[in-house]
Amino acid sequence: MSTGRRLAKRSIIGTRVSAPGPDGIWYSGVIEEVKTPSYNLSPTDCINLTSDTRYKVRFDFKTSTDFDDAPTTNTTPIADIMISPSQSVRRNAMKKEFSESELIGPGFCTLDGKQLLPGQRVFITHNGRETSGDVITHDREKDEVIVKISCGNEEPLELKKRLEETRLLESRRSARLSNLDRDTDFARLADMGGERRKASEKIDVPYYTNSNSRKRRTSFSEEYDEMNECKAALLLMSLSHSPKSGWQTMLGSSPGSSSASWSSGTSSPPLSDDGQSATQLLIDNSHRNRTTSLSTSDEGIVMDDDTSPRKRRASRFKCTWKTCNVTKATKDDIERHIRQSHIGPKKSRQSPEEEFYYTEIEDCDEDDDETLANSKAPSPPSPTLSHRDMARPPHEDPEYQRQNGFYRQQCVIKSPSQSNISQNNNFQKNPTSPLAHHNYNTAYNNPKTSYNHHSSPVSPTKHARYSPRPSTSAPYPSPSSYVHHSNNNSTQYLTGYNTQNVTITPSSSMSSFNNRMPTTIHSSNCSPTNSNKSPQSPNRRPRGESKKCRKVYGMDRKGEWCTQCKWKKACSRFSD
DNA sequence: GTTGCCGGGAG
DNA sequence: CTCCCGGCAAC
Ligand SMILES: [Zn+2]
Repeated sequence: MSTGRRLAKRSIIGTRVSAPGPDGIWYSGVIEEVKTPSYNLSPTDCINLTSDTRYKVRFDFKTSTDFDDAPTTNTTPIADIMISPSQSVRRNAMKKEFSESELIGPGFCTLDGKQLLPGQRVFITHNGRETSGDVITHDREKDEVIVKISCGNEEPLELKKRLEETRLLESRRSARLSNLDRDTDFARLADMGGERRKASEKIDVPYYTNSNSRKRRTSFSEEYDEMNECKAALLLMSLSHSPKSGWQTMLGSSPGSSSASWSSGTSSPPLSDDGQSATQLLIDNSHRNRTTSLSTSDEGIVMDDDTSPRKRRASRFKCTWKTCNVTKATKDDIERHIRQSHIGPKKSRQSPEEEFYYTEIEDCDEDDDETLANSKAPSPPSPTLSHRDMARPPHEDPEYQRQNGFYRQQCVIKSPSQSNISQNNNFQKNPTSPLAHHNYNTAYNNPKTSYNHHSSPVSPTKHARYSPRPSTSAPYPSPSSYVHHSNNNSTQYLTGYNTQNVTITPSSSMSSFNNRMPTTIHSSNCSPTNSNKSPQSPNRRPRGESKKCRKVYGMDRKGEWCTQCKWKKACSRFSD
């Protein structure tokens, strides 16, 4: 977009900072308002700050308690309506004003010389990765901070760091990760279970926006509004259906968390905790046999059910036990199967855990349906996947594809009958097109040029990964009609339902897909009329008619954008 | 002016 | 890889 339109002007509003809580622990938040005495105001909302300036910080996570004893005054819990504890937690976003000197963060104070209290959530770089941890002790004299981190699936580690090696704010983090973090938190909030690990107190310090290495920052934090959080919570719920998730033991769910009070000494707010690692693990496990990974999917988290009972239409139940792919027609059957084959008869409890080991799938065995891409209405059949494909079809998920080893797609057709498809479309194109390097382009360019790029699984990916191509009207060679010769008789071609993925598959590997696609390969499938539109711009995708994240959520809620949008790539959530 | 997103670059 | 952003085309 236009240069110079980013948020630089927004000044420090939106800057992530850490502010002291009543317990002496720093909590992350976002500057939401800057109050400078009027005589100091500058015309551009840009800084003209003095020591009088007060910064209203909105803490990332909300509590139900006030900052009464905090050094400064004036808290603004937003809403006190009582609902479930967990909700109340979320609703009570904390805001509080601070002066410059009280804040730590870019443009404010540094951690330097500060004393960290036990329980302080910090971020350190461990193994080249930013990791969050909790301070165990901080010896100022020795400049020694003992930080406990729990990375990955290993048990917590205690590391000795110097103060300068610790950060209160996360320096860089993908939305995905922060989502995960949040999810974890929700697990707790949702009170998913009883006790669980001895989670140390957690402080959420989500990612931080200003002043990382890259210059301009799109300011803004995500405001975790209710929606968002609900999504996360739901997501979590859905994850719970996965087998082997092991998360029950991993998700910290200290009782305190649901009460959301961080007024109690070191016990920190019920913030997202280190769930990151835990969650990650959980994901790994849960998807192991599903060729899918959540790691790229922040998009598509949509609000709906998930928690609702499995429902509607022809569906089957598929065992998700590690390598077992048994499907059964009924829930009972699958549960029985699970009980017998996996869990063992011993457990005939009233709260059947079998439920965790199967998932409902569509009868056609297509567990991902692109129809969801456009409407959140129908909920995904598979709870396990729900978080991922609700809005984003699997083919858009790089991870998914990668793990598959090939890119498959709903509309893939493998039709041996006609390996030679007339693919010569009307796409005339511009050789100099920047996209020329994209295979399909080339292919189109020269229909007769048999495009032979077998077995290089890589090539289609790059672009594919990032841009869900509009299925309709192909602006430029749409992959929809892309033909791929996997070197011999078996030609594979796919029609992109709404994307691009090129497949390179040995014919054999193709999973069962219903051939609902006729041999005609025309992108038009879901599109209105003719796929042949004047290629408005040979090399650039036409503007999709649908609003993208940016428009939908606005800059203020950038955190809710899909990853692609955040990266200024083709939106994956609202693909056209 | 705003959006969408490609291409390219940093880490 | 992941993340960010310049810059340009489409609105
Ligand atoms: Zn998007």
